[in-house]
Amino acid sequence: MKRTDFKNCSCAMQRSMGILGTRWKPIIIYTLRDRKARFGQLDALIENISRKVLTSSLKELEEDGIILREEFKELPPRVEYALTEKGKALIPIMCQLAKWNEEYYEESEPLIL
Amino acid sequence: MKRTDFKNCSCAMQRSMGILGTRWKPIIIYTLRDRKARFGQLDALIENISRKVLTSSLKELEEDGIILREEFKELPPRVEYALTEKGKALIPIMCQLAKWNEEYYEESEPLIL
DNA sequence: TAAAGTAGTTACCTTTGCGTAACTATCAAA
DNA sequence: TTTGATAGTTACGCAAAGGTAACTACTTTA
Repeated sequence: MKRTDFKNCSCAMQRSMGILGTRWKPIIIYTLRDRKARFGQLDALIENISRKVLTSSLKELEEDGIILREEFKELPPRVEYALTEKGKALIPIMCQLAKWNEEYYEESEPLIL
Repeated sequence: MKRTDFKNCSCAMQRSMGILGTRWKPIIIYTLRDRKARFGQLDALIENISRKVLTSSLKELEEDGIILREEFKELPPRVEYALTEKGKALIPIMCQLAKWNEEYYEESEPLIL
């Protein structure tokens, strides 16, 4: 089952996963929760992401109406990425997902101090 | 970057994605939001999932403390899957993800009637 | 004796996601 | 003329995710 098939499912959860169901996309959205950011900033803000994954994820998120790409005709060129209304509606959900992990982190992976 | 590396990141969102960042896992959790279910029931309830993906996803979700596998020594054998406390804490988040798609579905994919 | 139901496993294969590194284009400044 | 900055793209390849189909083991029922 391809990504596009997920997006046409009868189940709303499956459709959501067609848009968000990868490792990096929710992290990108979470990073844009309180700021616009340029390509290079996202690359720096998100630990360990590669430019290639960033490129393709941003492109797909734009196709799915989650983020907006704004290109400024300046030199050197500047491009800013920001969440759309549809994307902004995900902010509280993404924040809860991060908070969820903080609450249950110690339980599953005991830290040695 | 492997799944296990995500789970040890310093960013809580990245850790969450180490556990949940696939197409099918959130759908499985969502399906268990209001009921326990047996293997065969999950297979029937979740459209288009394969038994193989179901097997491996259930195994990893159990390792990560999200679901509980309860085996009854009956004949024919019965196994029930249910959310743990850690898994139950995800229910409202998963429901919001489904609701989010319902709200924005028409905007992105106009239906022909 | 054969079929049916439960809960998977196994082998094999394809697709997607992701990583690394080198490369492009543009212009300004040194 | 070379360097630097921005914002990517491209080629190559590996590993993980996912799909298909056949098979196992057990017992009850027909």
